[in-house]
Amino acid sequence: MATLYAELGRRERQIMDVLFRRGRATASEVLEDLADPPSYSSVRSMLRLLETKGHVRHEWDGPRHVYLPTDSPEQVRKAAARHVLTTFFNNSMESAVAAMLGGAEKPTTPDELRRLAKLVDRARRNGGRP
Amino acid sequence: MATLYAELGRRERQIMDVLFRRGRATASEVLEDLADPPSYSSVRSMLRLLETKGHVRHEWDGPRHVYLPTDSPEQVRKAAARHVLTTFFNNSMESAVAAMLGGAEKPTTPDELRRLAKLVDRARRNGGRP
DNA sequence: CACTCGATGCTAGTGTAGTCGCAGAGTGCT
DNA sequence: AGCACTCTGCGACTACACTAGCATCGAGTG
Repeated sequence: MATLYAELGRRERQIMDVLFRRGRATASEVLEDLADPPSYSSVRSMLRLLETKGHVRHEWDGPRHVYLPTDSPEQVRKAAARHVLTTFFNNSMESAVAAMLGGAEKPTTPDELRRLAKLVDRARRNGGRP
Repeated sequence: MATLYAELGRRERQIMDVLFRRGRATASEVLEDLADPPSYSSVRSMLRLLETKGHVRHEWDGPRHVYLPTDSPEQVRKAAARHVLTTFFNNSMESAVAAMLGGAEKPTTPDELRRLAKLVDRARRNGGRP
């Protein structure tokens, strides 16, 4: 349940977040996205630890490692959405969307709103499924 | 940035989640909501630690402590929404809402969808704000 | 009162997330 | 070749999240 990653420590989670936001990243890329940056070595150690735990795998990009999350993006997204929905918004999508609309730094674009309306509309005609 | 609570450890975060979901809770209530339950003592220690860090305060309910988050629910909600939006959905509300619709165990109710549509509609007439 | 029950306040211990540094391998340069 | 640079592999230390146990207090009950 919850976010997957519920069992992860602070740094581990931060790193997984970066990895998910970027899709794939080298150690130094992860490092530069970290808010409270540790040393390069530390990041690499964490990455390796996450790999032994099975949350991450790596490919080769020339001479260097490039890391990617192992779990399917779709599953992680659903889990994340569900987690935030239940813990912070009492399972009310309305509240969640309201917070998203109000929490962004820039107002949501008309285009995005149009797509959003379309999506909701389709769900209404589809028994509550997208 | 991020979720607030970005600096928290695993257990600390789990406890904050419980606290937010319930609004207020005693130590034993927190304990029974924990997925991977530690000892009662541990929970109390964590609660006290979180209190010294300023994330939690307590009131008295007869003989026992009842803990509540200190930060305003609204702020935490916005931060959470924003964090999940940027890290998992590339800032696309459409993707996020789709994941919510598809990730819930039960289909979203017609009523909820109606309110949602109304909210989006209002935002469209309001320059992208709720 | 004596006893239990359930709560709190501590202090102390452990595990492991988190940290770092050094050695070695590869590549490209002059 | 030799040097500089950047990467990985690994061993080892540290800090603190996390755990547990014990002393204490207050309320209720026989």
